[in-house]
This record gives sequence, C-alpha cells and structure tokens, in this order.
Amino acid sequence: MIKAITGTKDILPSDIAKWHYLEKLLRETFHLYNYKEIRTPIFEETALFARGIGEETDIVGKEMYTFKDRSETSLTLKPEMTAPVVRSYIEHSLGAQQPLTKLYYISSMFRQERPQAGRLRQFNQFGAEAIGSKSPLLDAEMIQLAYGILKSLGLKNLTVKINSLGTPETRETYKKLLKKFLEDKKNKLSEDSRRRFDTNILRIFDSKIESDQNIIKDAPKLIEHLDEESKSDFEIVKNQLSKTGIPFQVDPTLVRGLDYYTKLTFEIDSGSVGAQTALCGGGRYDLLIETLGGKPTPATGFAAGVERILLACENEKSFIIPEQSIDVYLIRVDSALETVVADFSSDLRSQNISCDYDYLNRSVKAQMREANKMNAKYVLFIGGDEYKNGMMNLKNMSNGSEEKIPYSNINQLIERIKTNPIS
RNA sequence: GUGAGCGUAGCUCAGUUGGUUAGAGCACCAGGUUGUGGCCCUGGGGGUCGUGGGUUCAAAUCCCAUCGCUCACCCCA
Repeated sequence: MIKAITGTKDILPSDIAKWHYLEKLLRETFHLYNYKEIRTPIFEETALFARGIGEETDIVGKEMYTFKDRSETSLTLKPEMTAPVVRSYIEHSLGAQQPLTKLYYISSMFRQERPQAGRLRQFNQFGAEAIGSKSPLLDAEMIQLAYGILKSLGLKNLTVKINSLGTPETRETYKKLLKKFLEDKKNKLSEDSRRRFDTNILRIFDSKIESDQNIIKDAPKLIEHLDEESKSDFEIVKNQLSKTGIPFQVDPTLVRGLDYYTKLTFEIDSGSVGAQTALCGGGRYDLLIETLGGKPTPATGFAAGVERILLACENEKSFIIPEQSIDVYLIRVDSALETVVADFSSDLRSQNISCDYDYLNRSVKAQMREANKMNAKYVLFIGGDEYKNGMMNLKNMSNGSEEKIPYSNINQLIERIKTNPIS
C-alpha cells in the first residue's frame, strides 16, 4: 500500500468543516483590518530563502526541501512566507501603487524536520505582512490581529510574549558587549551554545540547558541597551496592547530563529498543544526588503500555524461545528422510477435545494436509514399509489409528519421546503 | 540527526506460562409485515496479526533484522 509521505497528512471529509470554519474567520478578520490576500508559488529559487532567512538559521541549514530541476536550477519548497511575499512585493513594485501594502496569506509550508505533536513536514500557515511603515502601531496591530483570531476561536490557554531586538546598529554594539561578557565563560557553555557564540550569539538565550541559563542570566540584556527609537517604539507597542486589553509579558530571551527580525518580536504560545507551544510568531523586519534587492522599506508581520491552532482548539474543545445536513433525500418506492428521481433531483438542485438519492437500488428502509444518516431535513417519497394519482409524499424528518404534494406542481414542493425550514 | 514507546478488522482495542478454525465494541451490509429513519433485536461480510528471517512438533505470543507510526530532544508554526 502506498501511504502519505512522512510528516504529511490528509485532511479528510470528516474534519474539513473546522478548516472551512477557520478559513472563513480568517478572511473576515483580515478584511476587517483591510489586508488583501496574496498567493505565491509553492517553490522559489533557493537563493531567496538563503538570503532572506539567513544562511546560519536552522531552517536554511538543515530543514529545507531543496532540489534541482532539469535545468540545474536549485529550487526550494517554501519553508516560510515572508521572503516570497517580499520577493513578490519587489518584483511587482507593489509599493509604487501605495506607500503601505497590507497583505495576508493562507498557504502550505514545507520543512524537513522529525514530525511530532503539532509539527509536520507539510503544514499550513496563515499570516500577514504590512510593508511600508515603521509605525509601532502597526506592530501592535499585528499582535491584536493574531490574538483576536485566536480568541475568536475560543482559545483560552494563551500567552503573549514580546521583546525588542533593537536596530541593527544597537544590536551589533550589544553583541560585542555580550561577547565580551561570555568570552571567559565560553568553555563552560554547552556545545550548541559554543557554536552559537560564533554564528548567532543572541540565540544562546534560547538554550534550555540549565548550565547555559545560569551563565546567561547575569549577562547584559539587549532590552536594556536599546537605542532611543527602539525603546520608545517598544513603549508605544506596550501601551497600545494595554489599551486594547491584550495581556502580555516582556520576554528578553525571545530571540527568534529567523535572521531578519529587527525591533519588535512577538510570540503567542498555547499550553494546549504538547511540546510545540508557539501558535504564532512574528515581528518587525526593517532590513529584509533591501537585503532582497528592494529599496529600504520598513515592514512588520506574523505567521501562525493552522494545524497547531486546530490542535489547541480540539484539546480545549473551544468551538463546535454544527452537523452537516442536506435539505431533501429522495426515496424511490418503486425501483422503476429511478430516472424520475434523478430528474427531480436536478430540478431541486437548480432551485438551490441540496438533495441526494440512492444509487444502489436499495430497499426503502435502507434509503430511510441513509436519509437519517445524512441529516436530511425532508424525505420525498416517489412511487406507489400516490404516484399513480399524481401525488408524492413529503416527510418532515424532525417531527415525522407527512403531506401529499401534487407531482406536477414542483413549485409547491419547492415552496414547502424553502418556507418551512427546520431549525 | 539523537532517544524512547508502539504496530492484531475501516476505527478503538482484547488475546493467559507459545497450543484447535484469531475475538469484542463501534462502523458497514441484510433482515425484524406487503412502502418509512433514529432506539432495540437477529444474521452477515471483512484480518498475510506491519514485513522478512530464525527458534519450535506448534508463533499474534519468543529472538533478530527491517519498515512504519507516535512522542520527546534540537529548532520552529
């Protein structure tokens, strides 16, 4: 038997409803904030991610699905969406049409990691990017937007963490400071952290190893060495969050694994999804556009994991999807009337009435069971004596009542079904 | 890449110290008055016990290998 590739999942009809529910909520919410959808190709030139995300990141270093096409071009299945969106923004000069571009997306991403709870190799993210403004109000809006969506889904167990990484200049100054502090303690650090010392020293804060944490806890904090603008922007974000009633905590160790972040970064965690707690992560990336060849343009955004969110919703039973139903199930009492039933179905469907019937030549009892299983609101019996007298039987499945309707008057039938909805 | 746990019906699982034709619940199909659902009752179909090898008179059960799944580490959504 051929099975789905490791780390990929089928979304079966039995659980598609909650995806639709979420997608509808997303489109409505993004519209509320005036974001427009963008769709980019599933793969890109590898260089886009190498340059955009950063050569030293885990994503680029070991997680990408990279392959060569027949012309030997190196291609990569997108592991995240910010770089492609920025590429598209530059390529089509979206910024020339208006100074601020607000975009959202819902799409599959690919990363070759070992799967576990809340982690897949093909997974879906939704997110937003606002390109063209350095206003911290926009950073606050991102958090508000993401947090609002999670709240709308009924999620409770949420933590919003924020931090500021400052401008590149202050970050460089700070890195030197940190390097100086850690210099003589370097050989006490774990192997991973010693490697980070040279590649990306800030990520040492991410280490979960206790001995590392003991060393790093007395280190100077980036947040205490911010430049004036980063500092005041951070204050504005915090004020704005407080005003909109979003609970948050400042986490000076929140250093995200993508190199392009500047100033504000944030993460929304859930306690309901296993070890992978981050439902959503984002922040400001004022340098990325020029890194990818565009004009220097400030930008901010976030990405959220659909599977993780749905997992949290499932575990918290945060929302309930109503059962699916159809309006009418047509039952043929005489097996000779198959084509009559088919014709009636066409008529009903053309009038926007959802219906179905038995294609397996089963007994009336079997057809009734089927109607019941499909949550049909009505059953229409066709055949027998009524049919000979030009009538058919319409049965209301919630109260069991039946009424006769002339076979020739389909309008009366449609009227009945439409004006007599069962709540 | 590293570590741990688990593979028996479509699903959830039972299966004794190795011992007849491998079971249950749910789901599916048929029937329970000639043309009517849910509840209930009766019957039925469906399994290479993940795969390959080994031990044995005898393997779902013991041993080895292999594949797959799950969870965790790393990191991230």
